[in-house]
Amino acid sequence: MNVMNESPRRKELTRLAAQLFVQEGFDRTTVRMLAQEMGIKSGSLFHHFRDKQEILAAVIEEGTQNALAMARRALTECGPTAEARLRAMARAHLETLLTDRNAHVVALYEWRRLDAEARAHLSHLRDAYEALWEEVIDAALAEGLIHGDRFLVSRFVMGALNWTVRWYDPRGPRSPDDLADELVAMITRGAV
Amino acid sequence: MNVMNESPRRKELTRLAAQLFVQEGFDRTTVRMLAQEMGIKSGSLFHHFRDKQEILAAVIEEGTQNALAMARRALTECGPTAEARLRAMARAHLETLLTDRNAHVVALYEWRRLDAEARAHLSHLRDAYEALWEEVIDAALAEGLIHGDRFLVSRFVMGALNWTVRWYDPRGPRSPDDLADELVAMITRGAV
DNA sequence: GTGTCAACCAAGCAAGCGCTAGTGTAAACG
DNA sequence: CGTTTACACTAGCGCTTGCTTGGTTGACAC
Repeated sequence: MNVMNESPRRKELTRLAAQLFVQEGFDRTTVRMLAQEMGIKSGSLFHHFRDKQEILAAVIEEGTQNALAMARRALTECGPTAEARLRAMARAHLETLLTDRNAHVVALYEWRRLDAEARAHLSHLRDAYEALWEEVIDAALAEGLIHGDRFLVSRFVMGALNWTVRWYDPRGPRSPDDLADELVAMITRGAV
Repeated sequence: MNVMNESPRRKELTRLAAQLFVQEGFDRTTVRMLAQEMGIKSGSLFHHFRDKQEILAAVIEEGTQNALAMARRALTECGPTAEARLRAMARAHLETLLTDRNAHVVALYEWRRLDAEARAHLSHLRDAYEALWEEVIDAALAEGLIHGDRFLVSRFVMGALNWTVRWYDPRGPRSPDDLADELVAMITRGAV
């Protein structure tokens, strides 16, 4: 039982699990379904993961790590103005939501299924990510780009962005960057 | 088995079920847990509901009906300007989210557990509710109060509002009306 | 050629699941 | 009065669940 490693096999299994968790939900996804999707028998699954919950934690961790990395990279590559940084964060957020869609949907819907230990660990990751947002929003407030309550603005923005997983269709006419730009326009000027 | 009635007993049971569904999630809530919470034995539960799924449908229907009624009332009681109507809708939305919190959390998280029949029925209700929003947002666009894409604006607003169930604490300093006003301010002017 | 080790399998256990069948009872109805 | 109706009970069927156990396989090391 090689529990805590990060073997490529385990990563691939995690990716498959994320897909099933989205399709069926965590509780309705049985270890037998997971095993079948992975091309192994249900017992073999417990060679890679201690229990079913650990699979869930692995899925969420993977998605959150990627989101954090992508946001950090976006902030180093964008311009220095508050608007550029705001736009970069929104674009990065939607890009993650799209490329790691399964993992993020699982994180949004199945967070409460985590046990206390996993939840504590992953909360730190999420807090680090949200801290990036608050920093960028603080700067935008200071520059007078946006107005209002720091706490409320960041919550509203996160809500608007995360809600996209419910309706956004990547095959439609709008690109993720379009969405990000329109959202930034909406809160900075009420203009397009 | 008095399946389709709206007895007060059934309403009370639905309310209790909503609470358990929020605490545990639909799949993890067993009929035995539901029965115990209701002070009856598990078998007796099926006198009031055809099956477990029907309880879920009842919970969501209750919440959606209330939201629809509340929004309609708010629209008749508010002023005629686009801004007044926008604010009224936002306030009504948050008020529902608060008073029927359990039912709405269930609707947001457990929608996919509905069978096809119930989903079709409830989709109509939800569409009726969202039509109210689009109508109000269309008017605000026409009046030049807000700008941008009609579809995107309504999705962003719904996202920001619905996300509140994840973080809003009614015991805190902010009233639901404060939130609604701040959101309207954010999208109409970027101002407080 | 013997030892090690990750990866996997076959078989199954104990617990719990949604739901049904059949019955009892007290109030409401004709 | 007898009948119906609403609501609850007991008992348990048939099945699925997450997970364990004990053992096999094949690649690589020394």
